Amino acid sequence: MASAKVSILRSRLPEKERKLSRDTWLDGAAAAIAEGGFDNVRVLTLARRLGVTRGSFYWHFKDHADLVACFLDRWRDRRLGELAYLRNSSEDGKSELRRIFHTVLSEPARTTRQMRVELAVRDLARRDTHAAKIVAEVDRGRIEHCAALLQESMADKKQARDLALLVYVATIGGRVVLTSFRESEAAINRMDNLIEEILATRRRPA
Amino acid sequence: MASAKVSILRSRLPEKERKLSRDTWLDGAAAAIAEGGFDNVRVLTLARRLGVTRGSFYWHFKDHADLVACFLDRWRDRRLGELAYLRNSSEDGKSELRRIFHTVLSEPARTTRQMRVELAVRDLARRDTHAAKIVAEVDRGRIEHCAALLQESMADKKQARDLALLVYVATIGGRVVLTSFRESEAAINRMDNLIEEILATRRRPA
DNA sequence: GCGACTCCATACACAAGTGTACTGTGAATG
DNA sequence: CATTCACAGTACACTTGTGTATGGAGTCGC
Repeated sequence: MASAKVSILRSRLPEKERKLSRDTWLDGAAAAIAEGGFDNVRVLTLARRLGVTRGSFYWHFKDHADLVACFLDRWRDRRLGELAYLRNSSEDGKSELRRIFHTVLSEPARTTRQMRVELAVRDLARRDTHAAKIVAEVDRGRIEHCAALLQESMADKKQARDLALLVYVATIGGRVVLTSFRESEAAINRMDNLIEEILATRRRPA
Repeated sequence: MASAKVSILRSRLPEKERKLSRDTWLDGAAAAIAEGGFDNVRVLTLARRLGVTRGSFYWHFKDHADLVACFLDRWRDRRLGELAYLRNSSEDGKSELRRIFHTVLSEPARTTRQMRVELAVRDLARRDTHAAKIVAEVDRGRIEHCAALLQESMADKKQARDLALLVYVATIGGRVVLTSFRESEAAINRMDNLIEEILATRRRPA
């Protein structure tokens, strides 16, 4: 929306990374959000973390709400973007599903921060209209993608869609619940296997 | 102005309703949490909402952290308490499971606030140690209860436990995801049916 | 009818954060 | 080289919030 202006002016800062960009602030916001949710995003704190004053911030963004809105937009674009990337890397549905689950459910270290951000966004969506809309878009995309994969190997198309919803919801719920659960590792694996098994029993050539 | 009027009115009421109790403050906190999460719990705001000043608060509680801790303790006691109540009302596992799902998954109006509080607690648990411990206790209790129900009608006890975890996780995930989803009603019902169906295919006399 | 106790109000000191108007600087461009 | 302009620093006014110290109005026991 208001970010079109920057992309034109950005031709001025080619090599020197000395100056902060809009994305630098958004990355800082991401870190703050991962730590303590959206209420932890303070302009003053971000500035300190980046080693500058708020003068920089109010050049790049209109105000605090603008930062949040831009962050949400970027988040949606990235989530939808990685979906499109998956769609292009053509595998058969079964192995791709397995790979996705392994990535989303298990991989701990690198995914952790992204998952914390995602859960924070979902939390914000419960009280913010814009965030709710964004989350709905991402959910819709992911569920449809998952449904398409399942429908490759299932006769009943409608049931495949329901199953996709169940799998997606269980995946998200797994991250919400098993964060505080100390038996997470093992439990996640058992759940993973169980889901695959359920899918297997329902798989019929289309 | 308005609050002074309320205060005067309140002083005319019989003593039992005039004086605020610890629980009154905790109920106010619950409302604030349901609206905007734990970061929305401000002593000043709560006092205004209750028509008193912060003088009352600091008589009932040591400080802001004390309020949060007390709220979490009460929340755990109530969640564990309703579990114990379910355990006593003896039905067969199948009908109880159906009833629980219908209550947790579907009932919209009265449950909404409680669900928002629960999700807020889970959100806090990601950055607060005490909250994480409380959530873990409640999760453990609920999953074990669900597992016990399933084990009544399933031969494979270990698989029953995994299935219980899956069902629980899908339930929580359903509330997290389908809040912003506008097709929630129908989707929840279809998922509900699907879960029941999956359970049915795995049910064998113990 | 007088302490003593409970519960809330008032007032103060302090911290952290927002937004804005203005100033300063360094580098690329002309 | 001087200018311009992207970018950051500074200073100010304002808001909201916390915690504490203290006073004061009802109420109960004796």
